[in-house]
Amino acid sequence: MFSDRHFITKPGGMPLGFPSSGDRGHETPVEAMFGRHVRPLRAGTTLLLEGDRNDTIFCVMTGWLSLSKSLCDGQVQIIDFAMPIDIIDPAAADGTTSCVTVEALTDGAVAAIPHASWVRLTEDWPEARHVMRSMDAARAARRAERMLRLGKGTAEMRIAYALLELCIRLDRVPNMPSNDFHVPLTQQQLGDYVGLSSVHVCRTMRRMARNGILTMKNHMDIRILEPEALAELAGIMREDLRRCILPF
Amino acid sequence: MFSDRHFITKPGGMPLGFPSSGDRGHETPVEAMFGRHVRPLRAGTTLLLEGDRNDTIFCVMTGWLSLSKSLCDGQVQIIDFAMPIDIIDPAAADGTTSCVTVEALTDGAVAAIPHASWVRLTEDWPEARHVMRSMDAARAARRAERMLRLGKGTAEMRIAYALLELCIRLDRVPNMPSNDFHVPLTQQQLGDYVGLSSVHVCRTMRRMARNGILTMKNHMDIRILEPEALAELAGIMREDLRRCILPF
DNA sequence: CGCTGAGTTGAAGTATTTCAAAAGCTGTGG
DNA sequence: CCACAGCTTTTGAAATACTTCAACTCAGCG
Repeated sequence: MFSDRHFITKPGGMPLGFPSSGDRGHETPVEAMFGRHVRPLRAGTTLLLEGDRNDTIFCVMTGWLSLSKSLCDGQVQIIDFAMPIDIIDPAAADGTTSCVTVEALTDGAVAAIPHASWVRLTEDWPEARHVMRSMDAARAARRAERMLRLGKGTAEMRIAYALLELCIRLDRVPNMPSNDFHVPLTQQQLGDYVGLSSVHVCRTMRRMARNGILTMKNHMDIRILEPEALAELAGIMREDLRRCILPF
Repeated sequence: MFSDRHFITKPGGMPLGFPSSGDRGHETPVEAMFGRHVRPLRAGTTLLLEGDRNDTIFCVMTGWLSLSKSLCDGQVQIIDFAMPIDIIDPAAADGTTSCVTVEALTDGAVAAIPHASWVRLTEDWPEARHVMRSMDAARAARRAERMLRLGKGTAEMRIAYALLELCIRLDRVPNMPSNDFHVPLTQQQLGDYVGLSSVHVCRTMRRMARNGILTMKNHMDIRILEPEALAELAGIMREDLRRCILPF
């Protein structure tokens, strides 16, 4: 039961940036690799726990994943979301254990590829390394922006930034930015992403809505009414952010 | 005027993990590359500002650098410290601008290598890519641990963690952990690292000292008296952390 | 000696959390 | 169709962790 809104390629299609056969019947080696390892995923499934042994990387085909860590008292921090196109390497420095918990937030599909196979594949294909660098840089930039606001920003800034970031990541069509989007998250999860309690997330978003900056419908269908005002709150210009956190 | 305590290789030596000529007079290609681009650095120098055009990566030979971002109101968040061995790629997703400000915290030396040269060099040398993956994983794990505490941890936990992290990164001799170390930081900078005001950093560290967990001498010479208690406050076991954030 | 910058301490202010209760929505079974 | 359970959201009130402001100390340095 895949939800359409989370598709960025059709099922089985190639993520942007990787060479594709263009659906003409024969597969590229990368398509073959992904195809061999792809598996469906139900919302709520845990793929991996922090500290688990793991030697695979994940490529998200459809749906959203969360990468999180938690404290012994049960508090959770979501480190990042992964959506279609994203390739996740959960490995810690030792290369054999995962430093994050990986969970499916929605139904979807993901390819779990043994790291060794992935390395072998990219050996023969320098372009892939170029694509990976771009993805790595985007991920790092995104996390750094959020870390800045986690450390020094107000609740309003953190939430405004998070919404802007997600809005940008969800933009399908370049040069045709949309201000309407859906995030498959509860306020609790959004709070875990920006380091706030769900109560304060609620209050803050409600205030933004009251001020005419955005509207919210049935659990997180968001429409940004005043992109400029939101960017102002987030402390960044939309186009700058887009350039920094979007690969390709 | 290099301060001895910041050397991890002797000047001009190769960082751990990279093949070295062993000082027998002829250079490996990597040594040659680093040597060609190395330059000395004085404490306080800014190498790069957030948003600057940049197509180089940096390899820290000696000294400490900080990677930071700041809000328009002037508040600073230090994203990470870089020390000898570390290779920094400050690029944002567009590949041509830097997403962080890079500053020298101490005197030292760095090699600034054009990204294209670095890619060419590693094309011929798959091992380097392996080393880089290990470094990337260590960096990501470190930042994720800190992000967790930035979002969900108390001041005490953030500082305990930061001290433990720095202590581990400064350990020279594997299997011979030391609890004595120096961090070339003001309390203000430590606060910028963990998202706290300098005043609160002071109070919190003083409390730890009062409780017999550590001692501090002349601006940040730290001795951990109770490693177990500090790890408890930080919410992590020292050996686990070491394995996750130390490459090689 | 008087300056400067960092660290220290107290008191007041503020942002955010926690606790608690109620309201809204969704699916399930009678 | 209703009743009910379970979950998320919403709102208020009290508690708390951290910041800000301001004054003072201390060490290094011309």
